[in-house]
Amino acid sequence: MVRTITQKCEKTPLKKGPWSPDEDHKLIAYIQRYGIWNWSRMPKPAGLARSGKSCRLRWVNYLRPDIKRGNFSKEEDETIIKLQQTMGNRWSAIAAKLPGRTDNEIKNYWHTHLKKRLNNDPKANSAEKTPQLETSRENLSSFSSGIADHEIDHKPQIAEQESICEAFGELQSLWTESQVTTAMAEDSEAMFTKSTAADQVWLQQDPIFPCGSFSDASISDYWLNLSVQSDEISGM
DNA sequence: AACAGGGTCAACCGCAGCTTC
DNA sequence: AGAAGCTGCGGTTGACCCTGT
Repeated sequence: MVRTITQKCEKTPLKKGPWSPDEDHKLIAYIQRYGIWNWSRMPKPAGLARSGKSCRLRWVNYLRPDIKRGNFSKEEDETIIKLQQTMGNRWSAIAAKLPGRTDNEIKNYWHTHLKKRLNNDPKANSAEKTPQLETSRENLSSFSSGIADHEIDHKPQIAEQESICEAFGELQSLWTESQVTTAMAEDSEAMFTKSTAADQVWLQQDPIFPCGSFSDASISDYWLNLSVQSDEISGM
């Protein structure tokens, strides 16, 4: 009747702060192999001293293969403005309308870019109060076009992507020869065998992000693009 | 060259809602 | 029915970077 309390019983202090490439490795590797079955229970078998919440956030906001990184387009700007006016700060709902963008990313982008642009432009403000969105759209377009791409620093993102790319490249050998992987697999299997009846139901279901979907063409493209990008960087 | 201030964004926190037992 | 666990959401924080002086 009483559920097994996993995290509360853990004596190991959970790590916080920025994720290392090694941690990214482990999370990607684990999800690739087992899919997403239970965030709060996967950190341990994945070899991570992180909370399930932290793992979920890292995956959803950064490691997920379908995330579109880079600058927001004018169209995306306009969509965010429009949706924010109609839906308010429901970032997840807004993110659902922008494939490849995360709620966190949109929220940050709103607070750091769009909000200021609107506040600095009375025309945009007046448009915000009326259904006539065209004025603000035009203003936004002019704002957007006024920002040269080269003015935005891509280095951190590229460096991070390069790191993740390296991480993922190494996964190939990881699966075949790594003892870490074996240990992870054993841990997971041990965990599965110890799991409760409820867990068994969980395991019979498709994972939220099934392992097999990594072989999808779009996902392959993602990693291929990262690889190409990495090659370009190293060739510079 | 060194410092201060501002901007950006990844990550954390607290809460609400849902599910399970 | 209610306690406990899990997930997802929005607000906030803090570290890092850039720019101006």
